[in-house]
Formats: sequence, structure tokens, C-alpha cells
Amino acid sequence: MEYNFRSIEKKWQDEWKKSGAYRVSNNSSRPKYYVLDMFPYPSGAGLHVGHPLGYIASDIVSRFKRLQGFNVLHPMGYDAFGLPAEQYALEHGVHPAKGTAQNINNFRKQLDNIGFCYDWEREVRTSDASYYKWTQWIFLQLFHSFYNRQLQKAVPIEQLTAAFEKEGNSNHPCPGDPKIVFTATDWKGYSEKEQQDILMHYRLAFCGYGEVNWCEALGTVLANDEVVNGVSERGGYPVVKKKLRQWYLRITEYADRLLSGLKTIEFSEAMQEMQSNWIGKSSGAEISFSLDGHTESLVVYTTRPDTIFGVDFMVVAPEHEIISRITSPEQQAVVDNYIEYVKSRSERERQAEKKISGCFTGAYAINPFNGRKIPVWISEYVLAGYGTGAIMAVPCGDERDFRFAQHFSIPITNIIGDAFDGTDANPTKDARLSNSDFLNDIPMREAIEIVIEKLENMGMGKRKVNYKMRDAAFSRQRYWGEPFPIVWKNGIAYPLSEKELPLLLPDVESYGPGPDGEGPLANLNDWKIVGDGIRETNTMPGYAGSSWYFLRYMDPQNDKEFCSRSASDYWNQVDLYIGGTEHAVGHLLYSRMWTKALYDLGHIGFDEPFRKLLNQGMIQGSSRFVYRKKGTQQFVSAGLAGSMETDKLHVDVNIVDGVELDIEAFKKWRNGEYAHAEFILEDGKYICGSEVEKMSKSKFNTVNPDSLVEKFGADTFRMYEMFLGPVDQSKPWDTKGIEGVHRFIKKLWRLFFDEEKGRLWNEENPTAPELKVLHRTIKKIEEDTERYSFNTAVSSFMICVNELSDLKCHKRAILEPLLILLTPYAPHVSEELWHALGNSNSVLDASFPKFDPATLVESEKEYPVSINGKMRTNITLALDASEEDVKAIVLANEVVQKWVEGKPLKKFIFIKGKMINVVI
RNA sequence: GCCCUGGUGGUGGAACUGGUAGACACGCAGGACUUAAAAUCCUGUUCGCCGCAACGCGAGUACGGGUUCGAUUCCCGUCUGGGGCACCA
Repeated sequence: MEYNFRSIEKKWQDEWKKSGAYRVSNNSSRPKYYVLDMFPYPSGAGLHVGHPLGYIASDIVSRFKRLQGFNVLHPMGYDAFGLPAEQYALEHGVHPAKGTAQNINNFRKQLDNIGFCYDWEREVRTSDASYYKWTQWIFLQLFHSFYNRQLQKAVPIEQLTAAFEKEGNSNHPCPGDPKIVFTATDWKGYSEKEQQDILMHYRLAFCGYGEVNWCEALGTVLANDEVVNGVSERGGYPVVKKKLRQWYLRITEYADRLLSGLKTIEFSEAMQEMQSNWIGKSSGAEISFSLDGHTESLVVYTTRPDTIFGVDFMVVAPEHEIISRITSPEQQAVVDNYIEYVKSRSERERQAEKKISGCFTGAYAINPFNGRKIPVWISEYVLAGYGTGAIMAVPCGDERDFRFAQHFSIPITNIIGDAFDGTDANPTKDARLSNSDFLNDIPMREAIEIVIEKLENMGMGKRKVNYKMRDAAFSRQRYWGEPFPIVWKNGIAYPLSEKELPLLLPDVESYGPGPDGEGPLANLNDWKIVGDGIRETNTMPGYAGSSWYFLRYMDPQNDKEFCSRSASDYWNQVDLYIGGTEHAVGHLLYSRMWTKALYDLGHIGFDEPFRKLLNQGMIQGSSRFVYRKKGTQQFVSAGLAGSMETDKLHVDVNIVDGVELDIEAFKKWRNGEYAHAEFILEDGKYICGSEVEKMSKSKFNTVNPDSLVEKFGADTFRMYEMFLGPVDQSKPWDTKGIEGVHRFIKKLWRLFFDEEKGRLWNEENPTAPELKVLHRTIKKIEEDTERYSFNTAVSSFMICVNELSDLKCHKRAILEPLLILLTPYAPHVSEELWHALGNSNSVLDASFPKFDPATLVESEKEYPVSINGKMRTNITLALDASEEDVKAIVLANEVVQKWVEGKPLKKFIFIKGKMINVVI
């Protein structure tokens, strides 16, 4: 019998579908385990071999946990709203819903090919009204809540209005605008509009104003992605910053909990670091500097108040509103000019810029301690969104301030004595201060506190904890997203009631922008106008639906609640979450925040969504190039291309074998575009150039999993993806090696069947060496799967099958447990052979074999013996030998004596069971 | 620019807690079986040197230092690939 993977895989996929093998129940006496893949966006390009890497890993873990007796939830669905579908609609007039549905069907077919164990009855799509109804519902929960800092949790906004009526906002300082202060009497005297405006500054989901990339020519707001070097990707029109009304989520109120929560979950060190850097908690002081000749003062945030006597200038962000009030008439033109320049600059460009730019406002701040006049400058390296949008610059202690001072010839005050050499800033906290009045000779670290206290006593400043993280922009001027359940009347946002949900996304005639930078929905007057109100025409961003989808999987068909409490109590946190690091600070922070808010409001019983996170690496493409002689149709082989002028063109990797071009296929490629090409060969071959790049259609370096499954089968494909290397590392794809894995499965098959003789297995009792092979493999597979080292697990399977082949072992007692071990990795062939052995139940529900340490006990070991740390020989010794015995045997050894050359022994190192080192 | 991460044979990688560097594969070379091919099997394969060979010697985990009896592993510096940086998802 031959290994016919096509019929085997089809047979079992059909069978598993028929038997509902992957259906998961919310009622089970078994312990639960929840394995989740990051929500895919169903792109039109379809799957390439990079996508399934994480899916295969999670599939292996799911099946492994099932064999270990867990009730495993392993769902899949689609993050179906998003920009690409809308872009496609804009260009082709196809409704995004239609395009998205097609992409999903395609995606699903590709996934099914690989044999995943998803419970498809739990599939969700964020663009279905039955789903986004609950996204809107959660938005309303956030809208109706504020963050009570005393309780450190979200609570209903009614509790806030109750407090306002009793005591004003004295106990609840306003997070949106700290200048808002009022008494109970004030509150009661306010109009409804005034009250609502204040509440808006407290709500967890709130409306405010923020800057967007505005493209006047296209009449629309652009994503960062769509802006290249300050102009629109489409058309190349100028893009500037513009303030627009936007919805936000007040994630900053959760900054501290998002930070401390990291300690309770298993995210990699790197991931935790990225998140805490993003949150960017720092402590320091806000200091008010009065301005010479003005009544208002300039407030800066600094983490280093100890350097106050080293402040040689101030820098405010170009967006800072104070600029218009303090700029001197002489400087006005220069300032206007500079601000205009900055408007065209993206935040990233501003931070990455090495060139120093800025201008003087003409105004001077006053140092509160010595009255010194300090010039106030503007520069793009200070961002409006961080701190107060203004800094005090200390050039002797800060590199950027130093370079700025040098560039504009601003004199530098040295307050750290010898620690400053005049050529580089020194950011130390350990120097003793000088030139610093009452702080002289005090270590900087101690001075921080002294200055803060003094400022507070003087009323010139206060202690302040600051976060780099900003509130999350939560609206888009787009069509293909969730509509906001909000109606505006007289400038007040009125939420829809729960009964009115879902607010359906209406059809539009064109996907182009509405007036005044509004989204396409603004064009629909019939839809927009409700009585005397106007609907919110923004839609929610891509991350709205993906911030809570892991909850919906638990109870996907529920039309009464977003997820029943009993379901979320049973499944609880996601036990293992697998996805790429690109979501480190976006999705992974938003979904953590949503979870915390839902927890605070009593809707779920846990406040971290993902107990453990595993990051998968990116599979890169290995691109191939051909070299066309300039201005000709002659293609030159890579080795000869260097000597002449050529254009380097991407060529489809699928028509290249290794680096050798299939010339006939190339002539037919792209509808015969190169049919008349001529070739200059080396050794009769056309050799392509190669480079590792991101896998993408435009680079012709994508490899489609479908064709590999067709050629080698899903089991081979799954194992090869794992065999490629550690799941968490990036690596280039190379199809060549897949044959090795395919050979392994065929070799396994031959332990069961001979092509001519047929069945090979027998019922004999296994020998000790055979048991040793089996149990070493059980141990290795269990440990490796447990620590997600899938590549080494595949190696162990290979070693096991190689050794059993050498031992000519065809015994059921060995082979049957081996099949169970293999099931998570290669489920189809395992099930087929399992049934061949006469089992009538499914191998999916077998029990994972138990490792027996007794089979591996050794009595001796071949020790590596080093002389001065260099390995020189091996000596086999009893494992229970004493150190004296070992020493005597080793020193008497011929090889050892040769190397020792009679020199005196300095040290004898013996690590039992490991190694021996003779130091002379 | 800032944050994170990687760099080991011709290639993907292994070495899990500082203890035999290169497991397992791919590729390549040689051989067996075959009319031939496919498939399968066997042998060799880090580099350099000496040698018919066994074997022996030296170097070697991006580069330069350091700690240690011993470093791919720990520390410092440099170079370099990848990901992210708030409207791609």
C-alpha cells in the first residue's frame, strides 16, 4: 500500500466534518483551554505561506491539549471592516460587503486545505450587524462611564452627576481639562449643554478635537499609510495637519493598570517592555515660568527639575497655542514661516529628523529662582501631545538640547562641573550640582525632590506623573466601519438606547468623502437627519471590533447579550494567544483596556484578556531577480550582470528552481510579456539574483500554500512550516526543504506498510531499545510542544522514525503511541494509520501517552574530557563513580597524559553526568 | 531619531540552566538497485593544514574587547538584517 495523501486527507476531513469532531461545548466536566489566533483581516491577496505559521502552531497546541484531556476552544473569524475593502470599493464600485465576503470565502477554502481544527460554528465577522450591534453596545457602555480615580475603576456616569450635585467636582478633577473646576451650585446652574460638555470631558468614550492628515485635493483624511513623504500616495497631492472633531477612548485613565497588569500575564519581556515604553510613565514636575511682559505663564513638564539652573532656553511645540500671544512683532514673519513648514511634517519625520530647525519667538521666560531671562524658542522636536507641549532646555544635560544650543549659538550654562566636557551633553543624575544657587554641591538625584518641594511651596509648580501614551483616536471619516449610535442635537451627543441597536450601516451610492472632511455617510441626508437631530457620520476604526472578539467566540449566537456571563465565566481568559509582534502596542493595548472596562462595569469576571501571548515570527520572501540589459530584451545571468548596465527586475519565484530560471516558463509569464526575450547564460543556465524581503504580491515572492498542499499534502505542509525554525523568529521561506519532511512521513508509513507485502505491523513485545526510543520521543515531544519548540519536535519525530527503521521495529506497542504523539502535527496520516491498526474511535480523542522514566535509565556515560577547556577525548565511566575514582581513571588515560606532558595538575573539574576538565 | 528583536556550515536550523558547536533536514558529491527514470537505500560533507589513509593539528558561532577552569550562551563597545512608532490590519 502506498501513502496516498490526497485521498487520505480528503477522507478524514470529510469524516471529521460529518462527525462534528471539532464542535466545542460550553458544558464540560473537563478543564477548559482557550487557544486563539490573532484575528485575520481577509485580504484580497489571499493566504501566502507566512499566514498559516501561527495557525499551525495554535492548531498543534489545541490538538495536544485535547489529547491531554482538556475541553479546547479554538475558534476563527474575520476582522472584516477595514480600509483595503473600502479602497477597492472606491476604485471599482463594488460594495465592500461583497468584496469582503468573497475574500472570506477564498480565505476559508485555503484554511480548510490545511486541516485546522477550528469550530466553525463559532465563526464571527465584525461587519455582520449581529456582531457590530454589540460593538456599538460596548461603545455605549464606555460612553456612559467615567474613570473614578478614587476607586481606580470605571463606573456609570450617573455616579458622577450625583457627586456633582452634592459637591461639584472637587473630588473628581477633570481628566479632559484640569482647568474645569466648579461647585455644586455652579453645576446646578449650568444649562444642559454646559453640563453635557463637562461630562464629555469625563466619559471613557468621548468627543474632542484632534489632528489628522488632511488632503485638500482629495477632500479627505488619509491614513499614515496613504501618506508618503508629505504627499498623498494616490495622486501625490500635498497633505497637511488639520484639526477635526474626533471620538476618543480615554485609555490614559487606564495607563497605570495597563502597566501593572503586565505583571499578571505571560507576555515576553520584549512585549512588556514595548508596552511599558508606549505607556511611558514618568514622574517629574510641572513648572510655571512667568513670561517677561505677559500676564500668562509658560508651563513646562520636566523629569529633571534638579537642572533648573541649567535652563538656557525654552522650547514650545509649533502647535502650542501660546505662540500666537507671545510672539514679538519682529519675529512674527519668521514664526509664521516656521509653523507653515512644520504643518507639512509628519510626527515621525519630526522625531527622526537629524537636521536641527527652530525659531525664536522673541519672548522671554523668567527663572522662578534667580529671575534670569530665558529665550523662548519653537522647534519641531517638541511634540504638542506630550506633557504640556513645552520643555525647559538644559543643554549641558540633554543631547538634543545641546545640539539645538550649538546650532543656534545659545550660550550653555554648566551646572555639573567636570561631568560636562563642553563637547557632549551628559544626562547623569549622579553629579553634584554647581552654578545652582541653593542646590550647589547637592547630588542631582537628591535635588529633584528639593526643587519640587520648593516649587510647590512657592506655588510655581507641582509634582506630576506623566504618560507618553495619548487617548486613542476612535473615529474615522470612512464608510466601511461601525456607525456610532449617536445623534447630535444642538451640539449635544445623545446616545441611542440599547433597544435601537444595531444602528445599521446604510448603503451609499459613492464611497467618496462627504463635505468638510466628513466621511461618506455625511452624503446621506435621509439617513443622517433624524427629527431635529443629526446622526454622527464618523465610523469606528478597525480596532473596535477586534478589541473584544475573543469574548464573542465564547457565545457567538447570543442575541440577548454580547456574551453570557456563564460562558465568559467558563472560558475565562484566553490561555494562549498567538500572533505577530506588529500588534504589540495597538490591538494588544486596546483589547486589554476594553477588557478592564467591561470588568469594571461587571460584565465579565477577569480584567486581562490574554493569559499568555506567543509571538510568531514573520516569514519573509526570498525574492528572485533577472537582469535586463538597458534598453534591450536581453536578459543576463546574475554572474555576468555586474559587468554591464542592467535593470534589476523581480521575477516570480514560482518559475525559478533554486536560483535557476525556468526560461520556458519565463517566456509565458505575464501573458507572454517576455516571449521574445533573449538570454545570455552561464554554463548553459540562467542564474537569478536573490534577496530576502517582505513577502508580498508586488515582489512576486509569495508562495501559495494551496499548491504545496496539492503537491505534498497538508500533513507535510504543516510539519514543514514548523520544521523551518523557531516559531517566534523571522525567517525566509524556501520551498526546497519540504521534501525532507515528506520523506519522513513516507518513511513512517513504511513502518506500517510495505508496497508489495502490505501490512507490516505485529503484536510482538517491544525490546528495551525500542521502548527507549519511544519513551525518549514521548518525553521530547511533550516537553517541546509544551514550550512551543515545534521545530525540534519535528526533528525528534524524524530521529524516532529513523531509529525505529534501523531497529526494523514494526510493533504495535511502539507504533500506536507514536501515532498519538504525531496527531497534533500530522492529524490526517495519524488518523489513517490509527484506523489501519484496527481502532474504531478517532485518534483525536486518544490519550496522550505517559512517559516512563524507567525505560531511559543508564548506568554509564561517555564523558567528554577537556584539557584546559579544549575537548580532547571521551572516556566512558559509570554514572555512580566517585570523583576520586574518576580522577584516577582520567589522569591515567593515555590521551590525557599525552596532553598533560607531566605538568602539575592545577585543578580537576568534574561535573557529574556532564563533563570533565583537567586544568594544568 | 526612538523602542523591540535577530546575526552559528553552501542553506533552514540544533545545542533548553555557562559544560562534546553544527543534531535534524535541504543542497551537493560518490555509490547501490533499475534497460532507463522515479522512488528507495548506503557513504561523505564547517574551514584550513599534513597525509595514501586511519588519524593528527590549527582556526571557528557578525566584528573588537572582557569575566570564567570552560562562553554560541554572561558583560562592554562596534557593524548589520527585521518589526513597530499612535488612521494598514
